Amino acid sequence: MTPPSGRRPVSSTAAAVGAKIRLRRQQRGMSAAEMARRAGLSKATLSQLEAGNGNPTIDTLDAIAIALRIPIADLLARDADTGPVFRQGTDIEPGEVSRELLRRISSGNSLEIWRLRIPPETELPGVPHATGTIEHLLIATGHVTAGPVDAPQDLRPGDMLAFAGDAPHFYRTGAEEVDITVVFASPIST
Amino acid sequence: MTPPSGRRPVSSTAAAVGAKIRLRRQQRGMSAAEMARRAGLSKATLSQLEAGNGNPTIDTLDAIAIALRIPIADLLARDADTGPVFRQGTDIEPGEVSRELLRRISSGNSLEIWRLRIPPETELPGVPHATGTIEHLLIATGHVTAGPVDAPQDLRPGDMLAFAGDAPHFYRTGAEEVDITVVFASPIST
DNA sequence: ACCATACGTTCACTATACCGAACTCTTCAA
DNA sequence: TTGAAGAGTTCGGTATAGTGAACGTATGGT
Repeated sequence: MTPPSGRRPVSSTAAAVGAKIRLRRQQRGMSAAEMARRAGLSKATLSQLEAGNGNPTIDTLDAIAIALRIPIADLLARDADTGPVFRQGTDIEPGEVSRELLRRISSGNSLEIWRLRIPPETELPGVPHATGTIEHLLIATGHVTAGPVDAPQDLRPGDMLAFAGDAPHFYRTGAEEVDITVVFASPIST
Repeated sequence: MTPPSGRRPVSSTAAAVGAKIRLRRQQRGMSAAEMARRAGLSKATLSQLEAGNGNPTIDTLDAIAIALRIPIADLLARDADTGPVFRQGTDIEPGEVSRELLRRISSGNSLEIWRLRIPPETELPGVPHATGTIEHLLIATGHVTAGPVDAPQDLRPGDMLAFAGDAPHFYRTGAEEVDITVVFASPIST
């Protein structure tokens, strides 16, 4: 019994990367042969990779990324869904803290958008986040003192504050309810 | 004459990836030995990679990414800056459209946060963005009709709309001035 | 028709990424 | 002091990623 002819098993990410390489190459109107020349790879290697068989090294990916003139991470990032999404603002019980996850994108660096509504005269500890997370506060209505415990800021409508979300932080409201949009940008997906 | 002992040359991206792996692992408080176990790799391989010597395959990177519970593309993307930033809301001329860039993170995937203030009864064409960019509208005050030209939405304070920022889109205000936060998330840097 | 040139794929071989097993160096309990 | 258990690194051996040369097919010029 002869062993199978082609290559060896296929990892799922290999297939995705292969498809993406072929897509990008064809978008640029480049032939596989020409791209192999530009990238300094053999046609054989490229053919195998595009077919989804194989398991490229980062050196190989780097060469391909340069030939395609795209960042190497793009070859591995999954495409974000681009369909329109609409989230209607909800009514809340007055006196209650309201946290609403408006949107989460987990391709590449993960991104979360929250809407936070806090009643008057309330102090709220910030939920600690993964290391490297950056938290952005965008004040819609109300006055609030917020930020890292060692460097808080007084914020008014229209202000923006960005700080490390993994350090201890808090929000404290004044005489009015506040409406804040919080954007978490994280290099780590949790 | 004995050939050199260690591994072979080092590509610059290999060094960057190695450093990032070590950083993330230490952030998680994991030993190299334990991580090797979790990822199903040998300690030897991991040691070489973290030292910046070597040239991992995507299967290897995938195993590492899973063990670290991060997307594989993050191992190749560059880090964002994490310093605290405060941006005070500015006053504007009434009757003028105001565009303010509050924040930009230009790592592998770019993130931009804008504050947009549009006077009453104004129609504003959307600036077209790079392919794959997702645009998020967060309405702070006022009513606005906005979105892709073929599928606009009526938005009120607290609403959120996300759509493909590379397609034609627009904003149209009603009787009052509107204050919008716009978040651009682009998985692809161009 | 014919040859030449280009494309993308499949083959046998070579270079090398990964492995297991040793090693050194700490740490800690007995 | 000694032994055990953990850390991280360095060593051959082996599986396999990448190569060059063949292949079959399509197109264009003479």
